[in-house]
Amino acid sequence: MKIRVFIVDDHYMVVEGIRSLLQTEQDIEWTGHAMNAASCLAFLQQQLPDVILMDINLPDKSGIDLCKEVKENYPSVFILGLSTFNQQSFVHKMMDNGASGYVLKNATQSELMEAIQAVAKGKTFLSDEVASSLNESKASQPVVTRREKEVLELISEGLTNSEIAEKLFVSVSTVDTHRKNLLSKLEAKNTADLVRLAIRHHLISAHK
Amino acid sequence: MKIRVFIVDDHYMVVEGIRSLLQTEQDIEWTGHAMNAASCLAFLQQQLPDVILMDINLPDKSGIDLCKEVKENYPSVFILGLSTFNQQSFVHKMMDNGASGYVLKNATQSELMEAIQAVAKGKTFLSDEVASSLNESKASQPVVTRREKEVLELISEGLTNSEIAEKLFVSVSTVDTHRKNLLSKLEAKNTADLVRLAIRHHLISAHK
DNA sequence: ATAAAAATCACTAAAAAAGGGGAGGAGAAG
DNA sequence: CTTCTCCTCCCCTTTTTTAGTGATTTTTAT
Repeated sequence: MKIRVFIVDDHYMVVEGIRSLLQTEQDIEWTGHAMNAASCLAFLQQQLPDVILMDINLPDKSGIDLCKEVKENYPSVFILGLSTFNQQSFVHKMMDNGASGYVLKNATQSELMEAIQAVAKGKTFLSDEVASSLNESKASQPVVTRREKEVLELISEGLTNSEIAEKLFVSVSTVDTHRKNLLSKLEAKNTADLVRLAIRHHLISAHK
Repeated sequence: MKIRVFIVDDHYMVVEGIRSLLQTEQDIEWTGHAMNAASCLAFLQQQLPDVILMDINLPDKSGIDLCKEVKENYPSVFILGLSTFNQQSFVHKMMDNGASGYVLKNATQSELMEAIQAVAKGKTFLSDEVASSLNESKASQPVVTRREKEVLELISEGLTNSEIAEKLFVSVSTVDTHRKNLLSKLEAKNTADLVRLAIRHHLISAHK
């Protein structure tokens, strides 16, 4: 019984590379690929693969959202996250949304095969590199609350405490407290440092 | 006369993908690949390809540095930059260091072939997407001076004006002036906004 | 139900940033 | 030689942030 594999990735070269890697494998059946989330969903209405290799970065929606959507509609399909970088937050979100594993794009053929086979059996698979950095990061990962994150975002957009207070319908003192807690939680020296660290930890994004 | 192509990329899947894309091309000769800068340089001591496809992100050194090094020692080799993202600063630096072109990893087979053939003839090739965003960005790209950038970096690390002044052996007033100019040049509302915009424009990096 | 975590608000004082102005010297480019 | 940019420095005032300490009310989880 072959494992039917489908790929969602907008990088032509990666799709080709995986196809070529899997071509030689006896127990893999290539069912096709999609370059975006929409055509992936369209494909799934026609037929269901056993495993989907899913890139995190897609043009129309994030792999994280797509993962959730696919799992909700087709819980029997196993999803293997695929990405160039090893970002804890992404790995976490993918796994939270039902992915069974996460592989980096610099994986070897054997690592990829191992991952696909594990996932197809319902097991969990993380690249060694991913797994180890996931452990490391647990301690250093700053935990901010919902509200703190909201405030953090507004701070990074250049709003002052009073402007934030107005926007969130709370008093300036409250915003000030959140700000203090953020500074302390991220061990930031001041606002500038806070913004940089927040971006580094992917709590906020520098881009839009 | 076939074009001899060599690839430097640490992503196995991408290497495989390109190999498979080029396999069918008659006038391309695949001379091999390297997964890092060191083995690329080692290879070049043995034989010289016509074109090197070079990833920007390599484990041991950046493609930008490698590009410079290769061009200094083997000026006859043409280099085609390769990257997942379309970042003006990277494109610029690659071209400054002697690259003949820049292609995104979501390029199609025909686009890649077009690029290789153009570059092998000594022409310049940029992906449409890259070229257009390069033009767009010229206007919006904030121009900061050497000194301003130094100050910007220290600000983002959480130093106050007086600490920066001490570090740079200038008066606080000077640092303050630079700061004001930065705020005005980046159209930032305040320091938080400044740091975010600076990271967005790749004037500084959030990571280390 | 109850304990823990999160969100809310307040007061004080010192430090830093922001906003406005002006001004001189060095070096490059015309 | 003049113009222009960059780097340098200073004044003033107002706004904002930072730091410290303390407290009440919701929410959330067990």
